[in-house]
Amino acid sequence: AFTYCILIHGLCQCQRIDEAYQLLDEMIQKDCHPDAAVYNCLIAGLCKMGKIDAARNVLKMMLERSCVPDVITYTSLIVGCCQTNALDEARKLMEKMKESGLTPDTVAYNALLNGLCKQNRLEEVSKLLEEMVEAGREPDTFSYNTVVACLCESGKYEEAGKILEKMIEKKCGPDVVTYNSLMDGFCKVSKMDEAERLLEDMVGRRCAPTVITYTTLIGGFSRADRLADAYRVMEDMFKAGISPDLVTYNCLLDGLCKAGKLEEAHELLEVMVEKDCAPDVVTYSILVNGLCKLGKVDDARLLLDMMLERGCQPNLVTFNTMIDGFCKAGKVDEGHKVLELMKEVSCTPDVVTYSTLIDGYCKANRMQDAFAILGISPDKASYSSMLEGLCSTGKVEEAQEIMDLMTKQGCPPT
RNA sequence: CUGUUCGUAUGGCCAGCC
Repeated sequence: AFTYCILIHGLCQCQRIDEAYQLLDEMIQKDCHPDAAVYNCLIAGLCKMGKIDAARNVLKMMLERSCVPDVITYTSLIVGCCQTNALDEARKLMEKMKESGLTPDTVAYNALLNGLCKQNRLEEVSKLLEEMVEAGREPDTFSYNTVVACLCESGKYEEAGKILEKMIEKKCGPDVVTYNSLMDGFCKVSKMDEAERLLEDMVGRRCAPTVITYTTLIGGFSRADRLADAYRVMEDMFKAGISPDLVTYNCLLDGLCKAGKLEEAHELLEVMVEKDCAPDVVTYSILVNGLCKLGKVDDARLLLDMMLERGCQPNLVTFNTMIDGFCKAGKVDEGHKVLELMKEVSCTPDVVTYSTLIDGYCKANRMQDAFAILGISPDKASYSSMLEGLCSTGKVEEAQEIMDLMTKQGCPPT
């Protein structure tokens, strides 16, 4: 049974869920009763992939076989709910856990805390922190790190600083994750000097930087179009004995593409391959975007085909990028064809997809076609692209009709 | 043997900066 658990866990880590299911079946057939840990592995794997319904099914299966869910089971499910923004569900699970006589531990609370943070529900965050204290589950370094990351994300640096003080006071870090979050906060607002100063602080405090630390900085410099600095940090990283990973390369690649340095981008790609860092869907999307923005839409389209050939499935972002590329190049029909293609490969379009196309049609003065898209997806993003399109071409009456329509469709203008 | 925190790609609008 141990062996199975290890195997299932391994399979779930590399998203090979089907094989994990097969193993579970095998266990049951061999009369080798799977325990909670085995089910938990599968549930956690599914939850991480956002397949919460499948995870719930495993829970059912578990109950049918009279295997009792534990705190870990619930925590994994909470994570799953949070990932799909189903916070009410997550809260319900927390209650259910308590009802069934289990006491949530700090990890369970942290999972919910993270969900609240991701949605920026700051009042609820502080409430939950209080609840933790009341329940005798003092927030730990994970809890504080979660909150710090959240505060940095929403630009509340003073508050993040306060948490930092509290952490020091409670001897709960700060650790490398705390620093990385703070650093990312500075990078996102282009305060690169402050971000770099944090790196010095870390080293001074004997808090060893990780690949994430360096990648955060490299990403910041790339975004700020400071490629020389990005390369400099990369050098420092090598000197510190840390190897770049796929994300690091993708950050740099994006910087190169956005700066129009396609030659260098291709060179970097070769380096990646040499270093056994196989390009992933993000790498390709970066390249597609780069090609599109430099007016090489047809090359981008070829790259998309190449992905399919190489078995690297383009995702929502790749397709959206491609559609925008065609629209901006004045080839809206080609863009629409990509929409059809994504449906063929069962990639579900989102609000970005539709608003991109609506914008494309409007800018091409093809209002009927734009309306047709709006008909498929009458959401806020689509409406605002449509309104923008109508207003910028002086069709104010039509715009007002749209506003009425929005109210009727239960999507009132804001 | 299993669960929690940090880094990468896409549209429009608005704000800010030059």
